[in-house]
Formats: sequence, structure tokens, C-alpha cells
Amino acid sequence: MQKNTLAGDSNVPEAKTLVESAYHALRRDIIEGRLAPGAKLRVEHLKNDYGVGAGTLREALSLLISDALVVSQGQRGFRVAPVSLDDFADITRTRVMLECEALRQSMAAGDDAWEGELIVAFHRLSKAEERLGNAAGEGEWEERNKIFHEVLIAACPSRWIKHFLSILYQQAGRYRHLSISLKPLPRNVHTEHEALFNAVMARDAEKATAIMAEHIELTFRSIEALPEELRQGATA
Amino acid sequence: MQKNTLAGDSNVPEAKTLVESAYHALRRDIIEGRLAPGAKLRVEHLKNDYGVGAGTLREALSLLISDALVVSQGQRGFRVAPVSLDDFADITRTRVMLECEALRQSMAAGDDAWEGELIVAFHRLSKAEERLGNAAGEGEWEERNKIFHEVLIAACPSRWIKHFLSILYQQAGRYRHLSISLKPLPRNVHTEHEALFNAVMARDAEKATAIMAEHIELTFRSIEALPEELRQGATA
DNA sequence: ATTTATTAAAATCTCGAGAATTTATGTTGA
DNA sequence: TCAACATAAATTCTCGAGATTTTAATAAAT
Repeated sequence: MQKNTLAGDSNVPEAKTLVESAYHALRRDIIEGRLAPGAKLRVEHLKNDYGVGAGTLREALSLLISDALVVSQGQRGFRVAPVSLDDFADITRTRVMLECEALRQSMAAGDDAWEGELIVAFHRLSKAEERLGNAAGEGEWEERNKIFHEVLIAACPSRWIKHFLSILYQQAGRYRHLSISLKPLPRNVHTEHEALFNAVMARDAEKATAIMAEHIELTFRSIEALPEELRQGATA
Repeated sequence: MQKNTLAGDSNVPEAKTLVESAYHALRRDIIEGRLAPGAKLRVEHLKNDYGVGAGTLREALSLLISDALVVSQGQRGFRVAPVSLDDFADITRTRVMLECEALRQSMAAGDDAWEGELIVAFHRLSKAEERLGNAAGEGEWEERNKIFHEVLIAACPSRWIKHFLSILYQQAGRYRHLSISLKPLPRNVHTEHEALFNAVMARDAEKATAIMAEHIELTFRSIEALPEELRQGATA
């Protein structure tokens, strides 16, 4: 199981080592907001919470710097990466650019097998979206939505674009989590996904990228209106 | 001195901690080819070479994963990231896309102060290029070339694009080093830089991005012809 | 009252040794 | 000769304790 490779860590977070398990646990806690933006990450305290030694935890934190979820500062330890509206806007714009380019390339290169995978991914996502009201189906939808977006660009030959996109997707997911408690999604995401799916299957690159851009920007706009909570990266 | 921040580590590699100094030393040795692509990085052996403890070295290696210069694999230790012609081609294409976009945005947003910095950077680079025949001036040119490219896109407001570009620039530099011993640059780099500079100062975005794209692709084509050395990431 | 200096506490950073896993080696059997 | 298995070596992974540095608290001085 290749890890920390450009290919992407889209697979199961099966941890073969304590460093990896601490890495995954910390990443989840940051993305899901249990560790507040800007919060200080004291090794002495956290090593108890995650049940590992100090050195092991430090290594896990170093790994999280790759994802830009943690920042370190000379002799002053680690902190959760701060958040800001500007940052989220930047993430959104950059994601639109890269994801549209990746989608174009993927549609140009994708063969029948790819189409098959896409159909499966869309079907699984649709099923999850039907029962999205249930509280239990939340994590399920999250996972399948991620896979759907990954499969959409899977046929893009550029490993680097996909690598950067996986980072940005993770970042965007963090912002969504930080705001999901306040504002439930009022849009009909399924309709957007369906339109995107149809345009891709019809190999209409213009239409597909336009929908994709709108789709990404909507997740930004639906959140834009809740500033105070995450302005300047609360120094918790 | 903020480190490991999106803002970029373009400043002096002044190390405030042993981890950082080991990180910088290792990075240099990988980029300059002293640690061969694909080579195994045995902690027990390397901790002597770099004069640090095992845990410290592991942490430095974890940091290098952010730069995609090191890969780790479950319970099987660290390796220098492999290289391939495909990868270099991918890096080049992605860089062209991002750097042209960044340049467009930078030209649109850059004010007088930015123009001033650009003039300084270009002048310093030109001076270094005059005495480029000298063996001593090699590292000097390298540094100033990097700064010139950084200043060109400095006014681009997207921190993420600049972050990704700094990674790609580093990667490209590695490929250049891996091949520089075989093929000295036959092109007149200064002429390219001058044309680029003039187009930017004239605020001609079309022309500037065209030159930039050609400029980046040339560093790829001048290297393309030396495969055997770096195919498939020599398992040294 | 604000600033400066001194002291104490807390946290980070660092190291070397021990446990678990992988890799290499050598032996036995078909 | 080759394959499968057991043993040995090497390496990775992990932990807890000690040295440095930062941060906070307290007291003195302008």
C-alpha cells in the first residue's frame, strides 16, 4: 500500500504504523474542527490523547505539514493552520482552475473502463444522496462524493494536477466542516451532480467544465455568509 | 522567521533547530543529486552523516515528503523520490499552466513598487549571467534566477498557486541538476530573460506568457535527450 | 503607571536504547 | 536444481528522560 506518494492517498486509512494512525486521527480532528484553527498543538498534552510517544507525535505533525493543515514555527512548536475567508476564496478559485483543466484532460483521455467506473461512482453517490436526511448517512455521502470527484478526473494523465487537487479538496472539506453546523446545505446537490454526470457522459467539455466551476463556487458562496466564526483563524 | 508556511520558504535557509538544518542539508543533497533517485535512506547510516539523532533525522525526512522529494512506505522506511521523463514532462506542463496564470494575475495586480523589485531582480540576474562562465558564479546565478522568477509572480494574489509553483520549481531544479553534468546549456538564457522582462514591463500579457511558456519548455527540451541516466528512478 | 530585569515554570527539541518488523541467509527436502 | 521453511541479521519504529529555549510571573526602577 503505497503511502505519501503523488498517486494520492484515496484508499482506506489503514494504518500500518503508529505514526500513520496518529497522522490519520489528527487529520480527521483538524478537518472536522475538533482541533480549532490556530490552536496550539502541545506535544506533551496530545501524546496522551492519541496514545503515542512524543517523537511519534512530532513525526505525525510533520507529516501534516504536507497537507497544509499544520504549521510549525522555529522553536515555537506546532499549530493548527489558521483559516480565513480570503484563504477559502483562494482555494476555491485555484480549485476551479485546476479541476476544470483536469476534467477536460480526463474527458479527452478517458476510455470505456473509465466511463464504467464513473457510472458506478455516480450511482453509489445517488443512492447515498437519496437517504441524505438520515444522520448516519452523512459520512457515507462524504466518502462517495469524494470518490465521484476523484473518478471524474481519474483519467487525467497529470499526476501533479491530481496531487494538488487532492490537497485543495481536503482544505475545502475543512472549511465545509467548520461551517456545516451553522448552515445546512440549501442547494440541491444531487441535481448539480446529475447535470455534471450527464455532460461528462456526453463528452461535452464546455458544458461539463462550466457546471463544475459553478458547482465548486456554490460550495463557497453557501458558506461565505458566516464570517465571525472563522475570521483570522481564532487563536483558541 | 515563518517556516513551513504557504507564503513560501524563499528566504535564507537559516536553521533555528537541528531538524531544520538536517532538512535543508538533505534537501540540497537530493536536489543536487548526491542522494540518487530511488536510493534507500537508512536512518542508522544517515544520522552519522548529518550529525543528528535518529528521531531528528526521521522528522527531517517527514518534512521532505511535503516537497515530494522523499517517499515513505509503511514499515519499509524512506526513499529518495524516483524520477522519470514522464514525471519531468508532467512537471513542465503543469508549471507552464500555473506560471502563466500567475504571471497574468501578477501583471494585472502589480504596482510601482513591484515593478521596482522586478527591475532590481532582473538587473542582479543580468550581472550574474555576464559572469556565468566562471565556475564560482554557478550558485549565484541559481539563486538570482530563482528570485527573478519569484518576483515575476510576486504580485499574484493567490498564495496557493505560488505555493504549488515553488514545489514545482524545486522539482524542476532537481531534474536540471541531474542532467547538468552531461549537457551544458546551449541556449542563450539571458536573451530569453530579457525578452520576458521587456514584455512584462510593457504589460503585454499575451506576449509575456508566451515567452514564459517557451522559456519553461526549453529547459525541458534541452534535457529530454538524456534518458538512460534517469529512467525509472535508478534503484541505487 | 509603564518599563526593565530577574526568576521560575512550561514547552520544545534532542538523544540513545529497546521492541517489532522486514530482509537476507542458510538449511532441508523433493 | 529449485522451492519452501526456519534461522539470523539488519532496519525500522517507538518510547521515556535530559538539555535548551521560550513563555509567564514577579519584583525593582524610572
